[in-house]
Amino acid sequence: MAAVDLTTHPGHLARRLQQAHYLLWNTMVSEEITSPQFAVLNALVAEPGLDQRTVGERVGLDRSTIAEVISRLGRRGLLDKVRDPQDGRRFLLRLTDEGLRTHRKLTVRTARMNQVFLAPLSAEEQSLFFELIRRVADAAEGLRNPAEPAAAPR
Amino acid sequence: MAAVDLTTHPGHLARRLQQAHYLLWNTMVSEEITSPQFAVLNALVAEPGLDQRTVGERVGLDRSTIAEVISRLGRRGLLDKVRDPQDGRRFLLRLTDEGLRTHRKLTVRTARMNQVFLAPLSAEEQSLFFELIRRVADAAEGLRNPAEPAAAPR
DNA sequence: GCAAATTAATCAGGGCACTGAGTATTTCAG
DNA sequence: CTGAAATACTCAGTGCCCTGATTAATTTGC
Repeated sequence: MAAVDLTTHPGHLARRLQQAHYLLWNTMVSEEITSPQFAVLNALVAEPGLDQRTVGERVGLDRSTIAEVISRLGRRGLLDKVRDPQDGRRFLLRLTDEGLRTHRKLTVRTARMNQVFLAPLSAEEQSLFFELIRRVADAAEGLRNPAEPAAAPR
Repeated sequence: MAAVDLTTHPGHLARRLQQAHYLLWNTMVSEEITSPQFAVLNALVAEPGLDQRTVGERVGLDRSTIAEVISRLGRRGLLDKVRDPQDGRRFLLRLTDEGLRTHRKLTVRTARMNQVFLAPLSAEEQSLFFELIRRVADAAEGLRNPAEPAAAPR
């Protein structure tokens, strides 16, 4: 009787959206490489030689998760990991040729998948979809890193 | 050079949205009970005595995941699991008093959290947010269960 | 009535996501 | 220059999420 309607719960919707995406990715893009793994490859195409922590920041993965993802990509021979000679704490990451090839191949398939995924929305609705989700996610992330920009202390 | 902009990738946005939600849930609702666990409690408030598979269907969890979630809720003493006397394959699920209390408590907190989470959007934007996500998720789910309704065979 | 198909649940295995604790290296303060 | 703080990474532990294989019970077809 006191039960709630989950279809008005953003968390529940977000989970369902992600599940739906996961399934489509699996059938249309790759069964080997996951979406987060592709995000890492993509970050290293944009900025080769990044360290692990920074890659994680770029794609939104925490220190533990990025370590696992990178170790899997390393095992598959898609990237190399070398100690930074300037700073012995860091590992510098760089895609192998195989990693670059994989990224190229998946980029094409991902574009196709995104079209199918977003097909139920018109072009304007798609921009709105992106914007609304981004605003909510950004705001929620902001709640964690309490103030740092703006508002100079007097 | 061939790198892609992830902010226009629905999968990436969906993941970030869910992470943001996870974090807020943890701080504003509960560190013990997760959002999927709450969804299960809620389903059993609405329909006491459901079997495991059906609960999973209601909240969007597959057979393996729902088994884990239910076993955790059982360990915490929030629900009971009894063999269906009518059908020996099934387990019938029912909340304990403790489970009902927990559901009541979390319902209030969840409502508060949803307000904070959606605060960056106006009321109209919130409805749009729900509708767009729901349409995309529903369509993607539809791609898995190929046709069954409508289109009567001749 | 009984073998075959179906269904509910479990188990093994891989991957994502977070926290808290621990190690090694670098930077900073005095 | 040296002890303390910060930083990059690793490890252990918990939970969600999926697939494929297995087990037990029920339903269906002949």
